[in-house]
Amino acid sequence: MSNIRTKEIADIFKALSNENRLKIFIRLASCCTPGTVGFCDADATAYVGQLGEELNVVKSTLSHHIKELKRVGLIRTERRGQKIACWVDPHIVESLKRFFEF
Amino acid sequence: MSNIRTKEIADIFKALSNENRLKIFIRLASCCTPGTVGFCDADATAYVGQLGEELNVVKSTLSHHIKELKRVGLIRTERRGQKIACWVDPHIVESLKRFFEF
DNA sequence: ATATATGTTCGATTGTCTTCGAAATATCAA
DNA sequence: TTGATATTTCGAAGACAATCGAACATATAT
Repeated sequence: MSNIRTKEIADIFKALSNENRLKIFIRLASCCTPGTVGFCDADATAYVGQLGEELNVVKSTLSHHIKELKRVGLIRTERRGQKIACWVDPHIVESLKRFFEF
Repeated sequence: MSNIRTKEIADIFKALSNENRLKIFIRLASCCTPGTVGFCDADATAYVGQLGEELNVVKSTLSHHIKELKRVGLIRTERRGQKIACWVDPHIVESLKRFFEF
């Protein structure tokens, strides 16, 4: 495990260390599974607003968490009209899986 | 992914979100690989003192971090004479690997 | 007993994170 | 252009975490 990257990896875990952010991640992750039905679009994304609905946080807090997940590369976002679509980046999830393989 | 456990999982990630703790974990993890040679005992453990050597933290800080890794179940410890042996719990690592499989 | 080595606990300090509400921005629709 | 909807930015408050040094604990050796 390279030394240079420990900060980066720690940052990813930090993003997942907040319960609300973890829940957001888990929900988005379940969208990514082909065949999963839920509150997601056909193309496996969810909108920011939807994510906040069951989380009991105000929109500004939610926005802050989304930003953090995005900063470390766990999710990606894209504007679609008024809304912002979110999805998990599968590459980083792959890396994390490999991180625990030793 | 069960709702009840999100706090528990978030806590594990929190333990890995500190760069010093992450380094401790990585070093212990590398001990666990059969065949790995390093600063570890034959039985794949390291002693607390050894772990602090390259970390640039005082022993009280190190002790605090070890305690935290232990609290969430990532590592296990055992006294051996004057020293305390540490090793990664392979079960929890398995769970984490599975967490990223979806 | 006393000294040495290895770790832990405690209390204080400093810094970071979480959350909120208010105001700002962006898009769409009439 | 005005209004509605969706989201972000900002600033402040309180909660939480990282680190340190000093004091304590435990084990071994003399």
